[in-house]
Order: sequence, then structure tokens, then C-alpha cells
Amino acid sequence: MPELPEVETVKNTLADRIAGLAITDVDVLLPKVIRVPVAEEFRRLAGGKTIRTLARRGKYLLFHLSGGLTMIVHLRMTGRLVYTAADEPPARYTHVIFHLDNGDQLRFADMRQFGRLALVENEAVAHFPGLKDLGVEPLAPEFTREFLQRELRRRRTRLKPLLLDQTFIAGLGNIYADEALHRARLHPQRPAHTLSARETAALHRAIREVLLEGIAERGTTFRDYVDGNGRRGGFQEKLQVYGREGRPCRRCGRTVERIRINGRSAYFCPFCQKQ
DNA sequence: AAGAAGTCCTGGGCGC
DNA sequence: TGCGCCCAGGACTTCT
Repeated sequence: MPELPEVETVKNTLADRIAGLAITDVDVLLPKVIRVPVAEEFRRLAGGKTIRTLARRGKYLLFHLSGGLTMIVHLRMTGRLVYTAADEPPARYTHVIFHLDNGDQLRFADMRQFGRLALVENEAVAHFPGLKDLGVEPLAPEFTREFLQRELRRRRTRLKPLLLDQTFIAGLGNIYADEALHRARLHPQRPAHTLSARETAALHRAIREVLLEGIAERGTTFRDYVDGNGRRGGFQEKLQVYGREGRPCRRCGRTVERIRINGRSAYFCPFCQKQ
């Protein structure tokens, strides 16, 4: 699932290739993946625009276009954005094709059809549903230990759901949340307000470390993720607990367990991460 | 008002 | 072998 490190990697791999290119035409093969405006308008507006720069906010990808427009993309579970030669046979589940003025293409594919694209005026980005309520960027300087301590103290919820709350910290998903908690030796069910200063510092450090290592490994390909060049990530080789139910914890060798918290699975080591 | 549940999807894993 | 069931999961909506 594309989380912060995967989206960052897609952004970086695509930026090298498409920044400065113009979109000559757009094929929308599955109109419902276009959130706004309606597919026909999306196509009309995107056509002729130049892709200036790419940015990321949480798990959202932002394409800053000429004409004061921004394309917002969320890959959700299985979405892919891949730069391809025009004669490349279309991958299964390709829903949108951007024709670029160098003859190549940018293709959006998504097996589960959860991912969404939107095209809005620059001024509307800050008001866009989902984007507008995003919390702090965990790799930005604003995400300090003091900030985390202040926030944890006033929340009664458990750590795992809190880390997945995009209005709190933007960009963590199930994989990196579980890995961060394991690295900080914190149980996913721990009530947020019960952490000591020392534990808070460990969590703060762990969140940043797992994300930075994820980016350094070019993301985690648990199943479907590929970057803007269609290449798999490498961080799946370094996962300590995620997806490892019944297998040994890579730190202590005891068996990794999986529990359900708010309908989401949480992998953890009951020895390293005591309640 | 926070927290929980329902919704969207389809490949893959499982039981029989 | 093959059928049917159910699960995974991010973010948004709806319910409590």
C-alpha cells in the first residue's frame, strides 16, 4: 500500500521524467476514478497544460500544472502511476492515460479502483477534502518530540489508530505504523496519554527512522506497489513485524502476533512490545 | 464530538 | 479441479 515513503518515491521517480513536459491529451478509461471535475472536463482542462513540478503532502501526490491548476492523486491501496513508452502494451487495470509531448505516456492503473485523481485550481488545493485536514508532516521540522508529547497527552485513543489518523500525522499507513511501534517497543493498544517522556522520544525517533529508511529503500512492495518507473521497492526485506504473523520477531526471535484494532490488523511482538 | 462501523473493490487464500 | 466465501485495507460518510 502506498504510504509516505512509496508516494515520495513515486514523486521522485516521476519528477525526473515528466517535469517540464506538456500533456497533449488524456484518455479516461474509467471515469469514476476522476473525482473532480467530470471526466470530460478533466480531459479538456488537463490537455495542453505543462507539468511544472511535483510535490507530496501525506499520501497525496500533487502535480503543479501551468494555467494555475493542480492535479491531486491518491493511490490508496493498489494505485500505480507509471511512466511508459507509448508502444508499451497497456497493463491490466489501466484507467487513465496521459499523452505527453515527448511521445511517452503517464499511466494510472489501479486493480481495486480505490485510487482517485482530481484537477483543481491552485487556490482550491488547501480546501480539498482529505488534503485540507491533514496533520503534521512527520519528516518536517514541525514534527518535534515536544509536539508529539503535547498531542499524545491529550488523547485517550490507542497508539495504533492514532498513528493511522491522517489528521494527526500525515503519511503513516498500516506498514510503517506497525514498524514504528515495534521499533519504539510500544504496544499498539497503549493509550496515547500514558506514554512517558522517554517512550514518546522513542516513538518520535522511530517514526522518522522507519520513514527515512523506507524512502532510502525506495518503498515497500508488499504486493502491488511499484514506483514511477514500474520498479519494486526494497523495504519489504527489512520489515520486522508487518505481515510476519507466526514468524519470529527479528529482534528477539519470539513469535509475531496479529490482533485487530478498529477493524485493522496490527502486527506486533508481544515480548518486545509489552502492554 | 470522538470513536466506531459501513462503504467501495478484486485477487488471492482457504475450505470442502 | 473448482466453486464460493471472506478478507485486506485508506479515506470518506454515516451512525452512535
